[in-house]
Amino acid sequence: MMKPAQVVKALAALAQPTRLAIYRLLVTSGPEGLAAGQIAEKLKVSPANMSFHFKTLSHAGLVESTQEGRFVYYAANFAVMNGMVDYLTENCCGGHDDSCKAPTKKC
Amino acid sequence: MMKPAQVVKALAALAQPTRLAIYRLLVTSGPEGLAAGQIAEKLKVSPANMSFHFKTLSHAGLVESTQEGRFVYYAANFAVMNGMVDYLTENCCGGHDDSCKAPTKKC
DNA sequence: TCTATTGTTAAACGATTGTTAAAATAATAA
DNA sequence: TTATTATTTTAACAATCGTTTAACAATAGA
Repeated sequence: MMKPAQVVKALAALAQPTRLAIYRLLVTSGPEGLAAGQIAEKLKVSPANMSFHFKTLSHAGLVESTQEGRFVYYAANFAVMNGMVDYLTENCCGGHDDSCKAPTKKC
Repeated sequence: MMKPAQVVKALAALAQPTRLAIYRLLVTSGPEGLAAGQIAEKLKVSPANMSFHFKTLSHAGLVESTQEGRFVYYAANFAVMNGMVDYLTENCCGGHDDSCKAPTKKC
């Protein structure tokens, strides 16, 4: 189970329009990810601003980067999102209510 | 599907240690919820600070309050959390990967 | 009524955040 | 090497956030 501080960090990383858009784009892009420049162009964000937000997402563990030539590819780390969801839903309703269960399958 | 701005608001509401603790307490407490004072005592937070954080959580739709005499009971609104999770996981990996599915059941 | 209890509101303050522009770094190509 | 491309870093700034203190409702009971 994730620690509260790590969950807060992940939630904070996603709690910003540009970063949420970046993350969603990476979630739909799958494990290969996208180059920083592609994302910047698609979302109309300046390179400097992109780097700023990538750092926040990376530090939260939500995305990972791999350099390929001149390009830096970013991809979503699904495990951290799942950990976040697990943390939020754990022991939902005290676990007493059958109609109130945490998610069983995730990305 | 929730709008991005509403998702950002919900994420931001949870992206703070005190508010995350409040919310987790309410998630485990189920539909009846808890009185503001009970939460404040349990989490060792001042009443004024509690009100401040309740307002943020309420405004994000994550909790709902009902007054009973002098007491104000707060309870988690699970639908909003589920909407948030749905938004984050929608079209995961482009929907192409069978080993990569969004949660099917939630609180 | 008067008093205690429960919770909210308002103002002030320091701390953190997001954006921009400019400079710097890293990797490739000519 | 020099130039070009891709991304990061730095510094500056306004804007937002979280905590504290004090004052303010609203209800309940004597």
